[in-house]
Amino acid sequence: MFALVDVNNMYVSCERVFRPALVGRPVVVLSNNDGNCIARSNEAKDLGITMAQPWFQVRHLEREAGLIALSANFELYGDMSSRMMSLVGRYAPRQEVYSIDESFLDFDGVRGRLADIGRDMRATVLRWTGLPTSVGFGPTKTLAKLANHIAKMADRKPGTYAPDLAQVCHLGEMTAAQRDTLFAATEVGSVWGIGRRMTARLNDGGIRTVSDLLRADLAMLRRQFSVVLEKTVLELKGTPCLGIDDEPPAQQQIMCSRSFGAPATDLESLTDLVSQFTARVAEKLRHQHATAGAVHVFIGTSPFRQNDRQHSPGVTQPMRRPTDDTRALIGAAVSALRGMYRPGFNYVKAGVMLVDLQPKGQQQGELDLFSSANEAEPIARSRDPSPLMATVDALNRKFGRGAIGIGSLAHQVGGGAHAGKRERRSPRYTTRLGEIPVATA
DNA sequence: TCTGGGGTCCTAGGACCC
DNA sequence: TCTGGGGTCCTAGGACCC
Repeated sequence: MFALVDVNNMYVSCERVFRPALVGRPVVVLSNNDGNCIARSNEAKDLGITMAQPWFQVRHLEREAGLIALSANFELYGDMSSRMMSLVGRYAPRQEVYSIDESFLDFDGVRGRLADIGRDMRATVLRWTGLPTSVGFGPTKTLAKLANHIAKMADRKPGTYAPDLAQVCHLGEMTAAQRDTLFAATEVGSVWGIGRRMTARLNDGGIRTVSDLLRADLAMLRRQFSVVLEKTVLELKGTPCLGIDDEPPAQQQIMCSRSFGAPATDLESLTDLVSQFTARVAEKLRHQHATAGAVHVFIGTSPFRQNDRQHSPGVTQPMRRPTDDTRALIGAAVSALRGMYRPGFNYVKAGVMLVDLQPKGQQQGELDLFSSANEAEPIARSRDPSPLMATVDALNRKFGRGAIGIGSLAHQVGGGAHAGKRERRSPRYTTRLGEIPVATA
């Protein structure tokens, strides 16, 4: 039996732990640049604010409804996440951390009533971290996800579902008839793996609820949609197609991208930004002991500025050999940028993606034929982390990102005209000594 | 005026091979 | 006029997730 545990409105709940005055109020957390709402309290959802809705569209609710908006504070959320994950992981022999706020647990071999265990787990996480969670149990991961969704909705909107399903819902211990009653009341779009597009197409075909989907012809679904949907339906019927990934495979790409506070038109600004982003992905790359075989760089104008001419190119620049060296990666990224940049466009975003990743130390013997002996020599030792890069990473860890960087971009990190707004960020309560909360009598 | 930042997987089509 | 068949690998694009 699987469980899915997640934190209700994760980012908002993290903020509320340290600012209890936010409890009961409509609160949203904003994306980089204070652009979109990426987390909403239940009260904010009740105001009609949707996921990823642009901030400027709901800003008027500050005055009209007492809405509170905060800039994202990922350092805080990441730290709260690891606390919550390690607590939850004690309850089952296997755990897959699926996202910053969700974890699958495999309860195979665990004795006792799972619903009771789930309630205990929930209470423990709440007591030890202050974070409210929901727990769903089911014989497949997709059913555990759906149970979790039902647990949340039963808590938030009593009426559709029975109150005893709130917070902890166990689909595995229901009869088929009980399950079908629930499924008839659940929209097909609530199912994990069925997004907006597929929901619209399914609705067109008369499939609106989970029960509709379960009654549909499997071969037809596969033919008209995909093997992915077929798997999803099998999982909903109780046939496991997905297992627990407790050792997720190494990442295949590492990305850093941003929208800018103000459009950039000149090559110099873009070069600065792309250099910064490359420094950041290179650091992530070294952190996971990997090398990159190529750098993909993209820039783009804003599709929302309809009077602007649009230009959103991307270029993949192969490295001569796989590397984790910031200097080499910046060189390649900047050369890719120069190749695709065109003057006269209002660029509003840029990004750098490292691809063709390999574990470090795997590429010996692949020295390219054309490199000179002088060049090849330092590469032969490249299994050891480059002392320079290791020092750069250590200093940045100790003194904060941007403490030290490569050449001209050092002054630029964290500042500059295109750094973006983060006007409403809360203190990093749990990870910066200078920002730790103080209790007063 | 103002619209996020990460990722994964699948599929279709083309290049290339024998 | 008529132009194989089966396989692999790569890439771009689309769908999905949080």
